[in-house]
Amino acid sequence: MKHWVKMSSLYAPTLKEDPAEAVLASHRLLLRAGMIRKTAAGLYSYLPLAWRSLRKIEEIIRDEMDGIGAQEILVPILTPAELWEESGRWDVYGPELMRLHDRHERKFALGPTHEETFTDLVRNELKSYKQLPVTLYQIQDKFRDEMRPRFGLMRGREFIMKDAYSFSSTQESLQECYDAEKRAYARICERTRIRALPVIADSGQIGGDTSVEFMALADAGEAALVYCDCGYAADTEAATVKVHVEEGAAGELEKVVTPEVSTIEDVAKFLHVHEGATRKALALIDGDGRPVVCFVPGTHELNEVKGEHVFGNYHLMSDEELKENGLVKGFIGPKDLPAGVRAVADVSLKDSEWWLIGANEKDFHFTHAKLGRDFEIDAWVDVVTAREGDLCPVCGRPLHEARGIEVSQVFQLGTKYSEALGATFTAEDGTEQPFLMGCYGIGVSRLLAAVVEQHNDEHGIIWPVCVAPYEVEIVPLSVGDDTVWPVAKQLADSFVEAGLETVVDDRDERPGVKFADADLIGLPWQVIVGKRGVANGVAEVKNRETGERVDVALDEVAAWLVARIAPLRQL
RNA sequence: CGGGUUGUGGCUCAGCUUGGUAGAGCGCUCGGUUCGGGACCGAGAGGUCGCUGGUUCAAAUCCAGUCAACCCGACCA
Repeated sequence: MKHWVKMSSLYAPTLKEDPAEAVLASHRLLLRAGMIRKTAAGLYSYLPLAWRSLRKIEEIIRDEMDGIGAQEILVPILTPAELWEESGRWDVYGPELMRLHDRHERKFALGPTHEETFTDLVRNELKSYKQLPVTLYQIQDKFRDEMRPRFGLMRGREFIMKDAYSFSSTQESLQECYDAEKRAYARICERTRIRALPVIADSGQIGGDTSVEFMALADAGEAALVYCDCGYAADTEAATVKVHVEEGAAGELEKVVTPEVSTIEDVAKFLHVHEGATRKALALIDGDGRPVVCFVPGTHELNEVKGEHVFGNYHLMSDEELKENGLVKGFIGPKDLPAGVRAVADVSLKDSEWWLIGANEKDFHFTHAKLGRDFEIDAWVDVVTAREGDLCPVCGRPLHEARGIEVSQVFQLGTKYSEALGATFTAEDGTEQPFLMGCYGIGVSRLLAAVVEQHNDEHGIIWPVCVAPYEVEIVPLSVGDDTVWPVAKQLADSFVEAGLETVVDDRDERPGVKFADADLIGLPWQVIVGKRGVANGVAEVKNRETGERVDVALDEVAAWLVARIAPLRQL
C-alpha cells in the first residue's frame, strides 16, 4: 500500500444506532460500521471497507485453491436454459432459479451454481484419462431467489461464491480431489480465523452421494448440528446417530383407557412414564401415494430430509386422509392397523422389545406391547432428527448439540451431471466413460458475515489481521493542533513505508466520536496520538481485541506494529 | 407460500384509539464555546406520513385494496 487513507474521505458512513431491520450481530455491525448497505431485500452493496475484506478473503481462497492445483476461470453468470434442460434441472430446480429471457424470447437463468456450465465447458476439450484430473474454480456472484432472504449477508438472493468442480477418471482420483478440497477448506477457515467444524451433510439439491459442510459455530446459525469429542460431527438432518430409547415396561398386553390423551406429552404424563418410552406415530402418504405409518421414539422428530430419502415426495396425512385410511389421530399404533397401511419404524426402535402404543381406537392405548408377539414392523428406516444426548455412531458417547453457519460444502457428485450432459472421456482400456465429478462451494460473502459473527464485542467488530479492511487506524486527538497533527502525518508516512495498511482519522471530531468509530469499525490496531504523548515522544498503541494499551516511542511504532502484524498476515 | 409485525425527514421513534397547524432525539448546515471515550449554546435546512382509491367540510389518523420491509416456518453457500 502506497498511501494512507483519510477517514474524512473514506466512504464508510457509520451509524450510531442499530438499524431496526438488523437482528444478527454481523448484519447489525456491518451496517453500523458503514461496510454494507441494503439495495433491496437480500441484495447488498459492499462499501469500501467490506470490499477490501472480501478481496482479502478471496485472496486466501485463491491461494489455497491454487495450492491444490485448481485453476481459476470465469464463466458467464447468465446461463442458457438448454444446459439446464439437458441436466433436467430446469424443471426440478424450482422457483429458486432466477429465470429470464432475452429479446428473442430465448430462455436463460442467472446461475445459482454452475455444474452445467463447467461440465459443458470441459466436455468437448477433455477427451482422455491422461488429461485428468482437472479442477476448475471461479469466484463470482450467484443468484438464488430465496423464499426468505434474511440476516444481511448471511442469506442473500445475490451472493459471492467460490465454486470449484473437479473432473476425474476414477473413484480414487475423485476421492483425492475431494480430500484435497476438504483440507483446503479447513485451512481457509483457519486462515480467516473462523472456528468451524466439518460436518456430515445431506447432499440436497445439488445431488450426489458424499457430502461434508463446514459449519462456523454461532448461536445465530441457521443449521443445527451434533458433534462428539471423538471428532464425529454431523448436521442433525444427516446424522445417523444411535438414539437412546427408553424401554417400555414388560408384561402382558394391556389395553388402557386414555380419554382425550393423544399427545406424547399427555400420554407420558397420564401413564407416568418417560416420553422416551412412548412411540410417536406419524401417518403419511408416501411418494407413490400409499398410506404409511412411521413410528419414532416419543422424544424425537421425524426429519423431513431423511423422510424424503425413505418415502419419496411424501406428506403427512390430512384429517380427511386419516379418516379414509381408518386411522384415529392421536391413538395410532402398530397393532391392528387397518389393512393396506404399512408400518415402518425408525431403526433406533429395532432393539426395543416393549412399546407403549396407540390402540387404533379413540381413547385407548396398549401398554406392554411386545415387538414380534403383539405386532410387527414391516421395515426399519433412518428418519429421526438427531439431538443432544443421542449417541455417537463412532464411539457411542453422548453427542453435544450446537448451531452453525454453513460456510462451505463439498460434494462427490459422481456421474450425475456428466452422464446427463454426455461428458465423457476415453479410459485407459479404450472405453468411453462419464467424468466422475466433485463440486466444492464456499460462500465468500457469507464467510465475511461469519467472521464478524465470531469476532465482535459490545463496541463493534474485532477484525482478525488477515481479513481486516485495514490494519491500523491512527487517531490524532486534535487535527487543528500543530503539535499533534504533524506527528500523526509523520507516523502515517512511516507506517506506509513499513507496509502497514493505514487509515488516519483526520476528521475534526471530538475524541469520543473517533474512539467510538474506531472500535466500531474494529481495525486490529489503533494508534492514538495526543498532546501528552507527543510531549513525551510516544504514541499510545491499542490492541482492539484485548483492549491493551502500550506507549511506544514515536520512531519505533512502525517497526513495533510490523513485528506484531506481519506474522498474522500469512500470505 | 403460510403465520405474525411494521411502513411518518438520512437513522431511531412518538403522533393514529377519540379525524382539524406533522413532532422529538440523533445526524446534517452556519456561528460561538469546548476538546482523552458518541459535548454545550444559538440559528437553520430537510417530510407528497409506502402507494391507490373511498368516507368526510376536513385523513398520518377511519375503511378497502395494493406494494414493500422485518420476524417465525419449509430451502440453501
